[in-house]
Amino acid sequence: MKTTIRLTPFELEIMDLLWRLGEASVREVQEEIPEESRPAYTTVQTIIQRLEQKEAVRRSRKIGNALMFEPLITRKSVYRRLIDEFLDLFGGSAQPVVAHLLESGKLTLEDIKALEKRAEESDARRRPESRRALAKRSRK
Amino acid sequence: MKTTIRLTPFELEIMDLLWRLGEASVREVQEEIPEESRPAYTTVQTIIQRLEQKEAVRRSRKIGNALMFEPLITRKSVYRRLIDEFLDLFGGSAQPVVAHLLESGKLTLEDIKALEKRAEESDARRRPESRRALAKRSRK
DNA sequence: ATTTGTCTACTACGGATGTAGTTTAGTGAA
DNA sequence: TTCACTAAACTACATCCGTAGTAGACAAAT
Repeated sequence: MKTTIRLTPFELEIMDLLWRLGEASVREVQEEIPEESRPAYTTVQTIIQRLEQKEAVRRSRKIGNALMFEPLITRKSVYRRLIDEFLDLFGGSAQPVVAHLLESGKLTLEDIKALEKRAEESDARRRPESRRALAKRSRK
Repeated sequence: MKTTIRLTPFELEIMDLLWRLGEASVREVQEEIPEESRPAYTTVQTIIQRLEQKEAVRRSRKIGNALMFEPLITRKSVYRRLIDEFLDLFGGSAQPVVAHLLESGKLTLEDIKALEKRAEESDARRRPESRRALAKRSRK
């Protein structure tokens, strides 16, 4: 995949807005950013231009004299990249990171249990044969 | 805390070495880096100088004409900072990140269970009264 | 003491990133 | 059709980061 697009924090923020809006003009994106941290119009414009170069977004159409932009990449693919790079900082293993999250209370045992359940379910969904195999075994 | 030291990836790698060695000269740090990715001596020197400025390390003593350096900050405090900043990219919540880790297989159910157990234990250790309270209640 | 090698201190530099000004062009109103 | 707006396109620039060269200090060996 050309999923290997690297985004900076600010680029990520813009992408986040585009993912939510589906499609938007520079002006719309800019005004979506909370006033306290809202950068100049041209700053947003620059970032979107860079996203275009990286092929993370493309011009979808023109309304009046304003261009509309839409995402070309998925949130998921970007998150994957981000997480991979982050884990590399910790030697590539997720364990210490999660341990830290638990220690600091950023993640509770309840969170984990909920996720665990979800993981088990999607695991089963991904491999339905297992269920059949299981049923067979328990039937006998 | 002055825990608010921000480290770049390379700075973090150097700190990692220093945390492991306890104390080391520029040369020692440099030679600890795997050859494939080993930068020039002066590059490591520059990074260590920057770490000095940030007060992440200090000169501990001098051996021959070489300075020895030792960490001034803990691994934990740095990890905390890193994780916080990373989570900010995802809107500050750890949940989606962990969900992603599970989905991608970077974290297994076994990992989670082990962590869960550890979390429960340290939780109990941190609040021993709970055990007493529990005992009292069940006694009655 | 002079030489030789290593270390420190200082300087440099290109690419990335956040930030925004300036110039040019297109659009709708008068 | 011309004017006033607004957006696009281009340019600029400071800071950070990885990278390393060079000059000068100092120590060990001869």
